[in-house]
Amino acid sequence: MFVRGIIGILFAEIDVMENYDTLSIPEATILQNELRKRVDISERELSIRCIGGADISLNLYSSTIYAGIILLSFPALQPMGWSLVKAETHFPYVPGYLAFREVPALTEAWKRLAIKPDVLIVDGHGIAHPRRLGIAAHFGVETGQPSMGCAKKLLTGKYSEPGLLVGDHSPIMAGTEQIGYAFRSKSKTAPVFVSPGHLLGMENSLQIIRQCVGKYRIPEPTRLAHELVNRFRRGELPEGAG
DNA sequence: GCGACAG
DNA sequence: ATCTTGTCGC
Repeated sequence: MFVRGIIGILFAEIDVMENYDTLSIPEATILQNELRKRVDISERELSIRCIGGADISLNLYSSTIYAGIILLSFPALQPMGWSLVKAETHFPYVPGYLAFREVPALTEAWKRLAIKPDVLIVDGHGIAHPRRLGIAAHFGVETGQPSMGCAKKLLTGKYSEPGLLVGDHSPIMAGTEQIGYAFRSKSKTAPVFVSPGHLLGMENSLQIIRQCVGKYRIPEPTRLAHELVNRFRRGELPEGAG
């Protein structure tokens, strides 16, 4: 079983089919620890003209998932494209291993995009993860694209409640290491949790999310991606890109 | 052993 | 994640 482990993981790393479905949790953990070595969250000057939002929708107790990516102009945040993909997943939902369920479908949706966004915001965490490889970081490393995470709940780490006004924020700490920010996207409303995924830094992620806030608690890229995949799941929209 | 636990 | 009406508070 140990042999299968090593070979299986190396295979999974290069397998274009991204067949994560048969990986065990211990194998998935080894793969995460391998991929984390490739994460780059150094700060940089980003010129963003297009930003993307990625999310998944599903029916309870079903192995079918509906993945989607929405493209928005930046900083105007006007819709300029999308990609929708229906797929099957057999990897269970286990906190800390979300990527193994959603990344394959999101990667397929990514490939079908005619235009790639300069930055992709994934619904979930970036490095604010037990092994610093949340779904946004995992997706970024596998696709080689700038990414960051924006989650509604904390997975790991601690933070002190930020001020109550929109824009207020406080660091999410894992011991002495900062792994993200608790960000008040709407006054007197629960904060969202942001963290860099890949090819952009901690401060970059904060500046980006600041410019993605609209009228609601959930930043526009994530909110619109959620709305998009839900309509897709209900059959109100067809699979494809545009 | 106990509590926590993205979507 | 998804299923759902009303209700509390600014």
